[in-house]
Amino acid sequence: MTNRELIERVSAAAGENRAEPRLTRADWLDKALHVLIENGIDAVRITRLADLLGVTRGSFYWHFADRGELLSAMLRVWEQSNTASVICAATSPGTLEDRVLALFMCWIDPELFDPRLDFAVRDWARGDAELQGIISASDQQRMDALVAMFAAHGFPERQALIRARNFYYTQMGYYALNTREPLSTRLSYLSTYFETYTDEKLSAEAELAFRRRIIARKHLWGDEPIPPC
Amino acid sequence: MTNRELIERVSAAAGENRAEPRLTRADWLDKALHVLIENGIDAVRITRLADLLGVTRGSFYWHFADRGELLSAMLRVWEQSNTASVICAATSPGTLEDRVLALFMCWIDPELFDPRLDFAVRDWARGDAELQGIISASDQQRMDALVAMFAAHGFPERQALIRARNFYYTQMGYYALNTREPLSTRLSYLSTYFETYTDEKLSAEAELAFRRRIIARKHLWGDEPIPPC
DNA sequence: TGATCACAAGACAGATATGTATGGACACAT
DNA sequence: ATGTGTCCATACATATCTGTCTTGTGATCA
Repeated sequence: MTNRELIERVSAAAGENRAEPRLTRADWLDKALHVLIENGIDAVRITRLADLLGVTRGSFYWHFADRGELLSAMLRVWEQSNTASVICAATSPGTLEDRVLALFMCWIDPELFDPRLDFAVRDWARGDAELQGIISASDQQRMDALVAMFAAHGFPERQALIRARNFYYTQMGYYALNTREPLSTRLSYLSTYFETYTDEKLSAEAELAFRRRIIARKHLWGDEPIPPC
Repeated sequence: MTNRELIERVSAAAGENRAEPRLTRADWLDKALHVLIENGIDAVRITRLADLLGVTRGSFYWHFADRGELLSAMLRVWEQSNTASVICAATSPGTLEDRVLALFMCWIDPELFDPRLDFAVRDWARGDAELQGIISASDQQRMDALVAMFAAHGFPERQALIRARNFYYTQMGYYALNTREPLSTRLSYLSTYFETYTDEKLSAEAELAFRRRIIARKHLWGDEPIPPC
């Protein structure tokens, strides 16, 4: 039995997620994004990632030319996840109610929109004008989609703009404060926020369907209690 | 003539802000806060500050025991500036209109509330549970003051809470997106936002007085054009 | 079974950080 | 004029991170 086999057996026996025998570029990228989210861009050090992955830095330089290439790749991941989710929800087929609820789902489901990644990238841009430009462009795309959504459902232009801003800014503010509320609390505000943003009542059927979708994704909220329908 | 005198004369002749002959603890602190705001906490390095201040690190260790003492002092400055301004505005004497306008002034005047410092500190707290707790406590104090403000002017508790959240979250979201709007644009939204948050009309006199106060502080906005009354 | 590819280890040089220890320059009071 | 205290420079030891280069290991395919 080789040394490596032994280590893997021991790891498996200990119930650990047995490490892949070899790492891919994606493994480094995932870990880097994780560290970015948890500790900020300045903590994304090759040495640290190598330690976390249980290899030496020699591996890194096989997958990436240098640290800059890693950072570029990280930014591309961000560009093609969060913004896409928001635009997708805002332009989804259906009524205004459907769309707004799709956006609410974005705000709740970290697989659709990861606020920690979003803010980690914003922080990363501090003092980097080029990166700030990229982020502003994404924000503009998101806002445009939201304004178009309100406008498409009858709100005059200025109204649509203000509603979109209220909708988006409030949510970003919520994230910025790192608010930690139980899911049940957030769901209890659902209809109130819906009415605030749309001036319409949230139909009982739509709210029920929304809660059903939440339950269907219950794995996303760990051991948090899911409020019943 | 000593060497130092010579250097100072040359500096003065060159029109530079003649550096203080000796630095104080406050000089280090100011520079550290500046770097925090511009480049994040990980850029607050003693070596870098010394370079920026034109001295060697030997000076630093006379004023501070170590880097940790500097960071603590920075945090104390934050705790006693931004939060105090918000609470001061929310509890200022007068009508709801007076108070809301005082808060609007906070959002506009960086000497009252510095959003870049606020967000730099929030970023700093990433991955630091203790610091996150301190920030959450400040947020709670601010929110409490805002809720009390709306409650004191007749809104029932739940209404007051939702209005305070909308008010505060929207503004934090605005800052989070690093929005860069001319002052005139922001002022043009003034009455709309006032009406959204209070359900009252903004009186012409109050708006006029607000714009007068803006003009009185025109030095704060550099060469930005100040809209006329 | 041996060559090759994919991936990782390890050593090296250089940059940048931290904190300590010591001595120098200047201001001010005696 | 002479200390004394304040503030800063310099040298030293140590740590962390970066990127390059050379070598090693295991799987795969001829």
